Amino acid sequence: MSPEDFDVQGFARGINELLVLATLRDGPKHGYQIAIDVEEESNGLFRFRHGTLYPILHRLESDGWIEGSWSKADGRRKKVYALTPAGVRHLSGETHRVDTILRRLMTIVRGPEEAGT
Amino acid sequence: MSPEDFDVQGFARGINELLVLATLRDGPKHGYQIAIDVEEESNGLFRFRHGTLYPILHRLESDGWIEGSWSKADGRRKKVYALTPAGVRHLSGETHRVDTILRRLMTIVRGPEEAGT
DNA sequence: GACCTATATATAGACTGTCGATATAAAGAC
DNA sequence: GTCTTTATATCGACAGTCTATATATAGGTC
Repeated sequence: MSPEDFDVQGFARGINELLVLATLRDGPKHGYQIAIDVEEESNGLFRFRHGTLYPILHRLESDGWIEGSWSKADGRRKKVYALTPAGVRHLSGETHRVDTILRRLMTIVRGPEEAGT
Repeated sequence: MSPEDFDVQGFARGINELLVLATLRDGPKHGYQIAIDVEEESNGLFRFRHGTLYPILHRLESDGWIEGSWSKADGRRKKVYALTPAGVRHLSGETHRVDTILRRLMTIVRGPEEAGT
């Protein structure tokens, strides 16, 4: 998807997916950990409800961007997700695409008067 | 709504509403004109389908942020919308709120490697 | 004057994804 | 032994966009 094919719906979905993929940059994690990390890295601004998180993880996995494997460390079952090579490329592309959108959004959101800020 | 009460759904809706309110900063406009201006100001990135635009205008009007009045200039009926005083204040508050969100989003989206960009 | 395109507003139905609640299960505290 | 925390998962309700369709008038064209 190029930046020209913007739609808000897809953008909102993209944000959530991007948050997940971005936290996986520093290594494989299981879902619960991802939720905690996203919340911490954003100072509590972005957070996932589990009813939102798991569908996203499954979607990303079926898209081939991440790959999950069950582990049973500590006796507690965890599904640990890692970025696939395709996922790394996808993340890089999405990063630039969303970055472009955020920039343009900022210039419009900030009025002419507040340009200095 | 403070930046702490973030949810993607509301954020997506907020973007569309903000785009409309922001274009009304330079004066009253009718719906069709708003759609054209948003598209031009964003270099074609953001655009409204009319099935999306009109519900937004009605929502903003019932919220009291904008006020529409029918005019019949050129013989063609147009509903011209203008920011209300409350709408101006709301726009200012939303601008700062969204600005904060966009900033934090950017820092997460851009990886540590791409920090320089 | 009939027809087509652009302007302009409006609504209905399909679709999609988040949100809130609920279910399950095991580890650790006390 | 019971309660909280960790951990994954699913379902129904809800909201909002998207596509398509409807209506109406102005202006151009032949």
